Amino acid sequence: MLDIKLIRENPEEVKGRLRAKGADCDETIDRILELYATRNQLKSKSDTARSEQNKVSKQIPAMKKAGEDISEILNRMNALKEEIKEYDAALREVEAEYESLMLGLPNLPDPDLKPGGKEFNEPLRYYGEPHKFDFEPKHHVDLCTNLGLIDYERGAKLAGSGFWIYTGTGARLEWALLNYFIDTHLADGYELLLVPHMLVYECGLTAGQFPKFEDEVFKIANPPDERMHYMLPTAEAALVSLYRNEILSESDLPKKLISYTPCFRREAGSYRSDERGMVRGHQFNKVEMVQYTTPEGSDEAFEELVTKAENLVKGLGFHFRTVKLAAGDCSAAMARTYDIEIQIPSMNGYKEVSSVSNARDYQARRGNMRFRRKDTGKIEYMHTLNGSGLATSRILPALVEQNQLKDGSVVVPEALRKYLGGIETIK
RNA sequence: GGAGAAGUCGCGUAGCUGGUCGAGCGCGCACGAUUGGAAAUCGUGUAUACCCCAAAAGGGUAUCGAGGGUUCGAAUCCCUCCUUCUCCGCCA
Repeated sequence: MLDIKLIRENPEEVKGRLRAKGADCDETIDRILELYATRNQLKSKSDTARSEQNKVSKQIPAMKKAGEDISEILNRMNALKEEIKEYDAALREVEAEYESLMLGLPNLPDPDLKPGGKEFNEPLRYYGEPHKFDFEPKHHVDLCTNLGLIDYERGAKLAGSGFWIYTGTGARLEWALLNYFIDTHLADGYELLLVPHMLVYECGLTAGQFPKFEDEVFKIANPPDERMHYMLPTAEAALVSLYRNEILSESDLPKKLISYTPCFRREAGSYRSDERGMVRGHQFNKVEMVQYTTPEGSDEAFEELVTKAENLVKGLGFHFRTVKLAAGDCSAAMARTYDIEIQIPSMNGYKEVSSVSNARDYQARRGNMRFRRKDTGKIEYMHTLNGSGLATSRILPALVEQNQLKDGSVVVPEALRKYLGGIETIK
């Protein structure tokens, strides 16, 4: 959610920055300003009426005691009551529209981002060299199937297309990756949280997935219970709601958290022919990093998260590049995002394996997450940041494809061997 | 799933036969006094949001789990929901 004060003071600036994101919100902003003005008028009228109501109501007991006639006052009070009812009804209507429009506005992109979409993304740095083969490399689906690492057919039998089963050494390899990620984060001083995999609506609202992107998640209804749960699409949705409606102390910040969860996504209509295998499934494993910071601490935290994600990729021996996303390619809730991309030989170009974002106070406003300044006692919104650290669904295919030998066996990266009982090559 | 109890200002609690209750007390915390320094003691203060005001000062409104209702007036009465606890049942 954006700051209404900022919108009121600089509507043109806000409009401009949202346009950079490819969102034309000019009319929405105008409508919001209109609604806000109306709201204030109504509020002020309602408040004045209540003020009188409170004042008069205080006199009633004394007058009663003194045996005075209060019927005239009661008439006035009844009129006031009706008046307030009307104002409040109008107010409720205005506020509902206001709220819904405010929740629909995307976050402002940072000013240094290039306006426009994907095509304006800017690679910041490269690490290592692209992997070269002196033979024709196989596709990870074939490698994984041949080596008995993944069972795609039975996965589909259990849950339909877009699901698979890690089997045998494949399961151990998957688990090894997750362990490697988690151990690295723990060494960096992050706290591991194991969170519910089903969340309530408010989590999605806070994270910024709802109300706009409800179609992208799996929902669970349990009539006659009217509440909706949904399968979390990323642990971010859970972690970023931890302190919803709370006020932390400045000394609590920064909070550095990680969580491992499966992630569930509908991915409706987003299949591409080159995404065979596990590049885009309905369920994948991910370790998510989240930080809560002070506003002045969020840039540093952002760099830290990017570096952490890069180090994980480095540690597995991958060549990668770090890309600064253009304003329009950042997701709605985010002010800035860097992607870390690696190569999957069977696919062209670079593929995202981690996405690190700074939401600034956008999610904090939605979830009412604040902290108290130590020296002044003032209350401010926190900043929230998140990044994958990492998802296995792109790492594992890349690993299997890049580390394959001519005979179809796969070399295990050094960093993972201790989790695999010392196995050096999967045959 | 069944039966019952409870949710109050950071924490613990009082209030719950409706008006003087945004709310008492204790603890905690902050500042001050006392002290060579500390402990103890004493004093003062200690929520959030919105609106009015150029700002400060000040004023107004709302908030006693959430939302509705009754009433001139609700922390206090009624309804719905959420959460927690206890007991029973069932099951990991």
